[in-house]
This record gives sequence, C-alpha cells and structure tokens, in this order.
Amino acid sequence: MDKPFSVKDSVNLPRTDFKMQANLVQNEPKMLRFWESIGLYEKILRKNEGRPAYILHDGPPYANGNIHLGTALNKVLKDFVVKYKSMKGFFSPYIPGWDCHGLPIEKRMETELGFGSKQMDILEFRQHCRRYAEKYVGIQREQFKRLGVFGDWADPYLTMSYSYESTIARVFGDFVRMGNVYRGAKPVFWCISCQTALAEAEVEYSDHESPSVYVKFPAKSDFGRAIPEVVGKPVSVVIWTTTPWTLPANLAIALHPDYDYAAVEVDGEILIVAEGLLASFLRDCGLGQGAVLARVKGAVLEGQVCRHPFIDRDSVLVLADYVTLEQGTGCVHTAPGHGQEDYVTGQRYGLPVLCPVDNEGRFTDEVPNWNGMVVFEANEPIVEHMRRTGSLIQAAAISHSYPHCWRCHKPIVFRSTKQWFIALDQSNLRARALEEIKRTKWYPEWGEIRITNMVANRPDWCISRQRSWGVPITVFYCRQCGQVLMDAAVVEHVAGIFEREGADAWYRHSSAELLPPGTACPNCRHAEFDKEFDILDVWFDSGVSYEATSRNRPELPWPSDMYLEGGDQYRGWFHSSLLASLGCRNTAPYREVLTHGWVLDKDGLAMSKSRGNVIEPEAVISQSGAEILRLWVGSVEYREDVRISDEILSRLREAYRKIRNTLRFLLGNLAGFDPTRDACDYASLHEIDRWALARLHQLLERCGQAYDRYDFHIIYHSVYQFCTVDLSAVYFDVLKDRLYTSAAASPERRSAQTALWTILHHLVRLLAPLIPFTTEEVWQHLRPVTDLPESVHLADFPTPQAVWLDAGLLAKWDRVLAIRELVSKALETARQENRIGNSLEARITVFASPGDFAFLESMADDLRYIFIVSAVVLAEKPGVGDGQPEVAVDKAAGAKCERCWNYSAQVGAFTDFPTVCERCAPVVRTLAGKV
RNA sequence: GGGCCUAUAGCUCAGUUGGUUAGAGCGCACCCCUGAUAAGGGUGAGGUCGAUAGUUCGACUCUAUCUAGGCCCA
Repeated sequence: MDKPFSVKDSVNLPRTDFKMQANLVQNEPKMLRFWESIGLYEKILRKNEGRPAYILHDGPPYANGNIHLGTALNKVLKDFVVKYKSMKGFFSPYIPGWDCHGLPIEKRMETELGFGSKQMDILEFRQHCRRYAEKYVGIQREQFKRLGVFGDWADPYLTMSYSYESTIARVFGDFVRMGNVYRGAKPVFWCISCQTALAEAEVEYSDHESPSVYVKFPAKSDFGRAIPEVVGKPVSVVIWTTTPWTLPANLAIALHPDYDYAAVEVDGEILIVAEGLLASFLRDCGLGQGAVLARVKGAVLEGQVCRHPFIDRDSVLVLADYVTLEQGTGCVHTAPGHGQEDYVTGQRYGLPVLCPVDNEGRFTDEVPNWNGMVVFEANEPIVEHMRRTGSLIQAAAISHSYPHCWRCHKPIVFRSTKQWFIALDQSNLRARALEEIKRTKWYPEWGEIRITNMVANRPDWCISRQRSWGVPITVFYCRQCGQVLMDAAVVEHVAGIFEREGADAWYRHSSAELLPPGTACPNCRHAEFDKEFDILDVWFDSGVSYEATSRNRPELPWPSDMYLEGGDQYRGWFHSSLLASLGCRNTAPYREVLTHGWVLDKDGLAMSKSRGNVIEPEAVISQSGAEILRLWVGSVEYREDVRISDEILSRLREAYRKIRNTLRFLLGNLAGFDPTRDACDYASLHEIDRWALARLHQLLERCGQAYDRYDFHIIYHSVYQFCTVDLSAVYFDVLKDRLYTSAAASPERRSAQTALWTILHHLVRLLAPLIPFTTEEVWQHLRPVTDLPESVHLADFPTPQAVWLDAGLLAKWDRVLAIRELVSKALETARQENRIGNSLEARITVFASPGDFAFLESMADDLRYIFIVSAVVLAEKPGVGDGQPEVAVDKAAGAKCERCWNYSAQVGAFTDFPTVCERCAPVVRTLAGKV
C-alpha cells in the first residue's frame, strides 16, 4: 500500500550509507585487509608496468624497538610520494628495508644473555642477534603497514640477508681495487680490564680521582725571536694534565691561536701560560706574584720547540681552537695516541700516532723506565720522577668526571689501535663526491651546503669496528711474515661464499676454506693465513643499500630518483651512500635528496623519556587512527622541524571531520545520480555550478604543482579551505535549495549534481595519497554507480578540464561574493535586532551605485538564491559615486512555504496544495501524480 | 666551540624582486538554524611579524649582534 503523499517528504534530502562517524580505529584495519585481499600493491605496479619508473629508495630504519613519530613521519612522507607518482602513471615500486647489524643489537643481546656472551661461540651469538633483528623487522613492518604505507612488505631488503652481506663484501672489494683501503692507527676507548675497544655508547662517565699536575717543558728553540723580552733567559712552557701516564706519549703542546699568552718571570725563570689562567695557575702552584714580561698571541708561538721533560725528544708548539681557558694553563699536553682531539691535531701537523701502551694497559719497551707497568699505577712514579728532575711545578689530586667501561665499570684509557680506513683523497674520492653533490638536487637547497661542508672537511672514513654482529673485513694476514693479504679477487671469492652462506661463513670456516685454492703470501709465499676479525662500520652496510637492492631486481634502474630522510642523514646515510656508490658505480646513487625536520613537542623541544614529552605513534593510531597521523604529516611544513601535541591532534581530528562531512554531503546528494546517464553538458550548467568547477580547476592546478614540489601542506591547507569556504559556506549552502526542492531528475538538479559528481570524483583522487583510507571508503561508495577502477589507488591522478577555468566567471563571482558578504553583515545586524532569524525570513533591498546596479540587475533572478533570502529588491543608490552597496533588511512578505521554506505571498493561493509556494506547487503536483 | 637550520595571531600555514591600515583557515566569543544534525550558517575580537642595533625616504622582508630551539659534529 502506498503511503499517502506528504509535501514534507517530497524534498530530495541527502541519502548515503557513508557514515558521518569515521570510526577510523576500527575501520582502518578492515580496509588494510581489503587491500591485501585484492593484492592492491601488485595491481598498482602492474598497471604502470612498462611506463617510466620513479624509484624512491627507502633508507633502512634500525631493527630495534618500536617505531617513533620520526620514523612514522618519514614513512608517511615516502608514501605520499610513491602513491602520488603511482597515480601519475609512474612505475614506482617501493622496497622497504631494515638496518640489521650493529652495536645496539649486540649490546641488547649481551644484556639479555649476560656478559657470559663474551665466552659464547661467535656463531651462536650472531644467531641470537639475527633472531632479535628478525623479531623487530616483523614488529616494525606491521606498524608501518598499519600507517597505510604501500610497498613490497613481503620481500623487504635486510642488511643481514646473505645476498646483501655479499654485496657489502663486494663493495668493500671495489674500494680495495680502487686502492683506497689502508690500515692505520687511531685512538679509541679501550678497557684494559676487558681488553677490548669500546664504542662511544659503551662508555659511562662517573667521578674518579686523578692526579692534577703542572709540568714544565723547557724551550729548545729560540723563544726570543717571538718574544724579545725573554732573550737570554731560561724559558719553559707549562702544561697541566690529569693523566701523567700519557706524558711518555707527548709529542706536542697545543695553544689557542687567538689567546694571549703571558711570559711570567718566577724565580728568575720564564714560564709561558695563557694570560687568562695566569692568576689561577700562580695560586694553584703557590708561586706568588710573578712579573709579566710580555704577552703574545698563541699564533705567534706556533712551531717553537720544547724538550720533553724526561725523554730525549722534542715537543712542538701547535695551534688548536679547542683549547679553552676553563682549567689548566691554556697550553695543552698533546699525545696523538691518547686522545681524539690530540689525534686530529697530530694528523694536521704530521705527527706520528705514538702509543706505548699494550692491550693490557702496560707500557711497552718504548717506555724504558716503567716498561711493563700498568698505566694507572705509573702515575705516581712518573710524578715522582718529574719532581726529582725538576720539571714538576705542582702535583695535587682532583675529582672529576672520567670515562668508565659499561661492562666492568673500571676506568678506561684512550689508546691508539690499528684500524681500517677508506682514504678520501685517494683516487680523487673526495673530489668526485663533491662533484656528485653538485649534480644532485637537494631539497631544501641548503642541504647541498651542509653535506658539501661535511665531505670537504671530513677525515678518512674509519670502517673497522672490533665487534661481532656485522660483516667482516675480508682481509687476511700471513701467518709467517704478518703481511696483509688484501686483494680484490680474494674479496670477490669470499663474497661468493657469503652469497651462499651469509657472512657467518667467515667464522664457520678456516682461512684455507675461505681463500681461493693456491693462495700464497705475496711477500713470503707462505700459504697459511689468519683472518681479520674486525667488522665493517654499519654505515658501510646501509651505504650500499641501493646497490644491494637493485642487484637482484632488474626493474630498478640506477640511480634511484629519490632518497628521503631526516636531516641527521646528511652525516649518515646520504653521506655513506654517496661514498659507497662512488666506490662501486662511480656516481651518486640518487638524483634528488629530500629531507625532513625533527619531530618536537608543543614547545618546540625535542622529545625524550627524561622530559616525559614523548608521543608514540601507536598511541595516536589507537586513539585517533592512522589517517589523523597522516593528516598531521600532510599539514605541516616538514622540511623544518615539526611540532605535535594534543592540541594539534585535536585540531586535525576536527579538520578531518569537516573534510569527511564535505565528502559525505557530496555522496548524499549524488544518490541515484549516474554520471554516464544523468550528467549535463558543461555549457548547459548553471552559472554557479560552472563557478564551482572553475574553483575546482584552480584547486587541482595548485595542488598538482604542490605534489610535484612535495609541498604537501599546501595541498592540505588548500583542500581544507576549499571544503570550508568554497563548498560548505558558499556553494553547498546556496545549492541546498535547488537540490532539495527541484524535482529529482529536473535539469536544474542534474546541473548541480553534475558539478557535485565532478568535484567528488576529482577531490577524492586528489586526496588519495594523503588520506588513503577515507578516500578509498568514498570510492567504494561511488563504485556501484558507475564504472570505476577497483580501488581509488588504481585511478589516475585528477587533471582538470581546461574549459572549467573561466576567468571572466571567476572575476564576476569575486564581485558577487563580496556583495554577498555585505548582505550577510546586514542580515546579521537584523538578527541581532531580533528582526529575523533564518535569512529566508528576510527580503532585502540593495542600494547600489550605477555600476553595481547594472551588474546586479544582470543576474537579478539568481540573487535571492545566492544570498539565501526570500526576495531581493534592487535600487539605485541615491547620490553619485561608486561606494559600497548598502543593504536594507525587511521581513519577507507572505507566508513560509512548508516545502522550500522560502516566504511567498502566493503561499495559500493553490487550493490543491495550500501550504506551498508557486515554485513548489508544480513539483508536488507532478510527484503526487495529480497532473 | 664549529657547520647547517628555525622563530609571523591560541593552532597550522601564506606573505612575490623591501613600499599603502600584515593575510587565510581553524580555534575562541556572540548569534542563527534544526531538511549535511555527535551536522550547517553568520558576525566579531585576536599578531607590529623572537629581541636589540643598523642600512634605507621606507623592512616581516637586507646586515650585525643577542635570545630561544633543532639536527650534526667537536
């Protein structure tokens, strides 16, 4: 039985199953399963197969712990790029990777297994490390997928995979072939109790009591040439140190070039100290007043030579700007074998890296007096010796922060050791790197300056680590003569073994099994060798990632198009990748490098556990959904540091709701609209519908450019503004009358729907890279209507039609909307005066200048709909001039139409439908079947 | 201490080659609507552009210093 006809129910209200409530937290996982079930990633690739490629090569996060907001930001940005390029038709596979070797995992395993792991078989230990890394690869993989990032998650690259490990060895072999690998000395932290090198991260600082001594280094060269006032007098330079045991390795004294140094006469002897520390020096040493004979800049003394206080050796005066006036004498005892800064300074001045201390911390026979003595125990006798021989000025004790071993908690030493290096200035490596940097596009542009400075100034790359979890440096030592066997062909042979068995082979097999048959020492022809046990720096591992990834994937061209990481990677991955790829390919591995900033808290402070201001991506996802996190990434200027806070997230949730509601309104008003059947020609569209398409054109244009420049926040802000202002506040508000009250299939309603459908179909694709879940949800609501690809992510990136961009129309509507604003103000005033409520209760009179009058007259019939009032009267403004139109507001005449809510004097005039107006009467008559 | 970077309304962002009263959206306040309804609409109040000193007829836009913050080194 049909229901009786109801005027009220005869309006075409929006109708859709698309929920206002997104329920992202529950629905996103379902969407992920849907994508998985249709094999979406593969389908996207297949769609673009054979077309130009765009390769964004993933930088591998470390396989340890959960992802944080920085890694989330990074992966989402990459996903924006890849999804956009895919929609643009590029073949754009995304192969995620993980960095699996290295110290953090080793340390973690040592803690978990107990320090007994030192005694554990290395293969077993490495097995534990591998399992640990696998576990976190699995965890992070799920977290990244949860963010809606598309990629080859089933087959990522892992730096610990056998083939990857073999590539690492091969690239090392390339450097060997180039002649850039050498073995040299470098000081490292060394625990004399554990007899092992320690990494920075394994050093703990705690208070320790040390001697504090002032020592005289008598002048050997003629200081009188630099300081005429001291001619003929005995001169000494005074140093201060808390490690007397390093004095036997002293080779130099460092001064600051810009500081003033005083020549002080004390008891007939001239002492040189920094003037800024003179007072504290004299006081500490109880030397009384002392007369300052002269003062000179440190720079003036460069190259002067002193004699070592108790060894028959020179100590040269050098310059270094790390010298401070905080403590001591401003004349810094320099032992290149026992300190990082000393080492660097020594390199600059060509000093040897002297280190007369062995693994156990005992002096070697290079220190005859205390040969065999543990260095810490040698402090006393050395001080005593200097006291006897007159070079000691003062000795006391001092409590200060000193490095200790994290394992045994004993004080450690800084000691030079044999390490492996890649020479930067061999084979033009540095120069070629600088060339390639120039050839690469850096975003932002200052990135080029930053990495150029680093490459130009960096020392040789120390690639060796005294560690277990990594890829060994594949060189051998002749068991007979000790000669190093470093040969590219040998490395290649070993790499072949790694390919089959992984780098574990190094530890599983004897050197005879690893070497090509018949290998003999080039020096003595002996055939027995020992293996090197150092492993490669993990930056070497990740540096070869593109080589390792593209090696087995012929679809990946060289070089890749883009590397996209945080700004810390100028020092890290961008840098090591550049050097590594110069070693194996002689070009940079990337064409473009894009960097993002750091994620900070609401006050712009770095997040840390100690500050307690950390926000976890997991928390954002479980409270708001991944889409909100993605929207955050899309909303901020990520090339600078970005902030996140509860307030920011709550704003984003609101913005998301607005965008979602806009999409929902579009869907709701398209119920029953089939574009292939119902769409109107552009030329027949209502003017405001054409205006909406013109605005859409501008939006698409602007956003397309923004995508090409990776300006994602421009897209977010433009779309948001388009939704709130152009659509919600203007277009939709005006359109509701036409959509709701015209007959469902009337030309005027079809005109509106044509525009709505076009807007939705374009908007949803425009946003797909940024909010893939929501756009897909909309897409699936759209699909039954017409013939669309299975997923929005299989659709093409939207391009506007040229005809939409009607400049004249846009200019005209700028003017209309400006007048509309005046009308709104007048209506608001009337509302405040309680003269109207809803704007349809009003009839307005616009008093306009002749120009405006003519303009408004030309569209007189449309104005009441544009202004959303029941009647518009136009009047010429009294007086001349072209000032702003003035608007008067009256109560509209007649009664409110029950159906369209406009006021009309004719309501009541139609006997069959007495409650409706002249516009609605014919419509309801048709609907009620009364015509 | 060094290299590079940042600092515009409560929030997120725009501000072309220095030039009239510094823009937007959101939020906020007040109001309207109840046929996008855990929606929608309107009006309005908020910055002197981190600070200081310069250059200039004129600076948010140029220079210097400082302050706060970030990454990477030392």
